[in-house]
Amino acid sequence: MIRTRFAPSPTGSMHIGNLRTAFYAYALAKHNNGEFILRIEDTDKKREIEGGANDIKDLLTIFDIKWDEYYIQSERLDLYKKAAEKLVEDGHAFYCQCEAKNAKEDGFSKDLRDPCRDKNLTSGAVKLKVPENEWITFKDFVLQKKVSWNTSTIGDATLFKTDGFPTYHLAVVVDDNDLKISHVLRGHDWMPSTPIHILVYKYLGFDVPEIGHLTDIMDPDGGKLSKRKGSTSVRGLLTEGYLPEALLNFVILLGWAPKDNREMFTLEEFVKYFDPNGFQKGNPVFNREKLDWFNGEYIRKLSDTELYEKFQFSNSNFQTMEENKKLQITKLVKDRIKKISDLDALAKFFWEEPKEIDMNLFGKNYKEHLTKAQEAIEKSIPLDTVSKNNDFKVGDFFMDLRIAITGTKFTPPINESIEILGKEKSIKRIRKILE
RNA sequence: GGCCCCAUCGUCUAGUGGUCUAGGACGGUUGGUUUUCAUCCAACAAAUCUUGGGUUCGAAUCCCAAUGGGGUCACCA
Repeated sequence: MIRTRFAPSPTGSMHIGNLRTAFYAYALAKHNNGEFILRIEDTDKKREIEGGANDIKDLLTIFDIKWDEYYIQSERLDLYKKAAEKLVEDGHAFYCQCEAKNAKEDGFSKDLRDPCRDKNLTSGAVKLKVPENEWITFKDFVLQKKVSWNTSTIGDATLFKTDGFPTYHLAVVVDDNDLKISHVLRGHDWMPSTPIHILVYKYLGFDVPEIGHLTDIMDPDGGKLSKRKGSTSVRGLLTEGYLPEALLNFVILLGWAPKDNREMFTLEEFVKYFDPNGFQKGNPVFNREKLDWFNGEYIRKLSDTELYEKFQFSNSNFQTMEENKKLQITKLVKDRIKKISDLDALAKFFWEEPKEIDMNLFGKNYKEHLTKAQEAIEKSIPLDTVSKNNDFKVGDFFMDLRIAITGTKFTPPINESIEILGKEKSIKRIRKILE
């Protein structure tokens, strides 16, 4: 039985990379009729944020990811404490009373061995007694190769803190064993701590599960995807107007690809298609253009009413429109937007009169065009016949009208727009230009 | 700096020793449809498969090195 887990810590809003890990872990389990477990790793009380765990559950639900079991590490403290004590008893760990060190100014520490390791203290933080010159090897199921370390290059990691909480290193190992996790899927940034975990597994007498390290998603400017370059939080992307199905489709293809290079996947299809051989080894770049394309595709897959509801939910100006006009507007913009939030830029003229129209936008015959157009609208004569009867250049005529009504050159079809806007408002806008 | 990982069009990738004068998608360019924009359709450009050595009759595919990129070195995860 394949059992995977998603083990986020509630220390901030969920990152797009974390979400991807959840999708992969979910697919790996579900493709094999296995179980997917959600475990909240709240062992750092200083960094924990209010409502963090609920936010994670909420977000997963938005993406239709369902978990079979749910655990919170802070409710399992006993387990970790016993494990830490056992390690000390067996001589594989030791108590340490050194002052906690923070990250060094130069970014790295050269002291691998802790001065307390042979003092036989009976209280304090618990640290792993890393042996000298032993080789640790495991086969990474994402990389599909063996990776080795010599223990002489690994530091005495802290396993249990003086605040009564375990560190990540102890908690993951104890929990993954206790919850019978068969496959551990995590970010590449965890690679260096894998030998520590393997040592703990060994000293605790546990079997080591399959472990795989995913690629890191990169920022277009280089380096790991960062928060300051646009929004990388899932919540942020959602409110920016990206659809969950588009986000999912885009992100699963960053670091994984099927043999036939198929591009469109629903969650269900992804689960069915999933194959761990498709995991990528090189880090992918987060590419907005492609996300935008996916989002446009998924917006067009929505029914008019579904899209209407998205607008209704996210745009307060849209909400104030007359009920029957909302659906008409939705139809007009559907082919023209990439994000739900694009509605405002494209349809603003419906709820807001354009101000300070740049007169240079108009063609040289605009007065004649607008005069005739105004008459026609008043008498409800089709605008196409106006341009025909007066021998206007069709494009020029409609462009002048478009600018007068909307204030810009790029808009939804103008006939339908005028219909939605209404006679009165349309004429008023034309008059304003003519004055 | 130590340790570890990675390397095919600008980007996401297909490719697992011959079918590769390297395929698809996004983006780009051009053209068609259209009263604008967008959608839709078509075509084109774009990768000496990072470089240098091997192995082999034959290498994008295997090996080594260099270079480049990334990660990590907290009583954070």
